Amino acid sequence: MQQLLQPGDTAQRILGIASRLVQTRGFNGFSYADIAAELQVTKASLHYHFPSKTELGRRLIERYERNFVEALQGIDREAAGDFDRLARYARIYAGVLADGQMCLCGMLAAEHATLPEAMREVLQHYFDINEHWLAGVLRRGRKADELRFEGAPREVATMLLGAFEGAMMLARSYGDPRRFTRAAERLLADLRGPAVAGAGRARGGSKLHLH
Amino acid sequence: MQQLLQPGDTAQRILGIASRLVQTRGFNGFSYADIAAELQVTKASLHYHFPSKTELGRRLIERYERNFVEALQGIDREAAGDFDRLARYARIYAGVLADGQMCLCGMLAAEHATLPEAMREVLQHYFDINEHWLAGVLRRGRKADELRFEGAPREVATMLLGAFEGAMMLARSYGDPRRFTRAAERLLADLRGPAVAGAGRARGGSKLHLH
DNA sequence: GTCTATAGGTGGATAGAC
DNA sequence: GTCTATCCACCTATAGAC
Repeated sequence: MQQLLQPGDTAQRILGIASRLVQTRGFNGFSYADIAAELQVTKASLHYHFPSKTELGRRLIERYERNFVEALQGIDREAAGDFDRLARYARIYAGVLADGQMCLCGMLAAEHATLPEAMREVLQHYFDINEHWLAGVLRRGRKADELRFEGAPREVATMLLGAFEGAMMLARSYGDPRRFTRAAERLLADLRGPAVAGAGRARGGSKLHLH
Repeated sequence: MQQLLQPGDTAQRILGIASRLVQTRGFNGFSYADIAAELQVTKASLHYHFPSKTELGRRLIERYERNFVEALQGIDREAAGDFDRLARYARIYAGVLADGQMCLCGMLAAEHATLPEAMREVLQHYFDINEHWLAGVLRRGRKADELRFEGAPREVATMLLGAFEGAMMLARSYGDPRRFTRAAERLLADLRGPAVAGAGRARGGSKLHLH
């Protein structure tokens, strides 16, 4: 079936290709030439849509955050409870990793020292949103006896976010996605509260079905 | 006092400068020109000591691993117990972060897709050694009731390694080392066994003194 | 061991025709 | 919107003098 090009469609394709490139090779690991080759246009054409690489990078983060927020809203709607929310959150990462990719923002965090200031600001915002969402889930989940942990939800959220990003990075480095799955299962198992633990044992296991 | 140059001294200086550059900017984020400027020699001189950037990268990892193994042996000698071993392990990371740097190998793991094969091999080895050491501490610590956790020591080691690396990356991205400290304290607190927990309460706190 | 000089390639970015 | 052509800065690496 013939693909009809919408206005702005090329810009979206560029973002899609660039996002995958950053998520695999990093912001300093790809060039306009890479995108041009895959899209079969010239480098000059890309500069029409994204005047500078900095601007492209900024738009990449914003797009990634928008998609992520949508995913989180989907989880909030569909999840069975707060423990399930964490499991679904982990499954997002597992899905990205299954495509051989890193979290866009985890990748950029590693390159933070070399990023233009315009990108650093929006990058921060992505992590803030993640932590805030996680902290909310943790706080509500503990109140409902679904989650069990000591200390402030915000601190556990910080720990979880870093642990997920780090587990993802090492799993990809090893070329073994199960390294992420196992780490995520460990982390979540430690958070399982009495309510969920009972249901888990009733179902006969503690697996989080992240696979 | 006049500094006497030993043979091989220049090579060591190059490695020192290059290591810091990789740990802050990444392997794709620095060049021979950066090292040359800081050492006040020409780029050509650097190629005498390290013919290719790949070779320099390989040597960087080997050096970093050697230093790290020494540090681990120091911990094994001096630590009061297995919980203290984990705390000291975390403190190594905290020290690196205090200098505004990332773990060399954590940085390289992010850039894994763009690394030459010769570097990937030695990089893997660094993580294997870390996991093996952590797993040993965990196994012995659990037996001694100093550490408490479910599942295989190896899996918890995988989780811990990823969590430390990830926490480090995000803390540096935020420019806030305490983000690492808090995450590490959370992780270790969850591993505290009855023996250590008792001593901890007796001393009146659960802080790991990572600061 | 360090230098000058340079090769050969790629980086992001722009001008101007179509 | 896309092209050709081009700029200039930077990259890794080498040759050969000192």
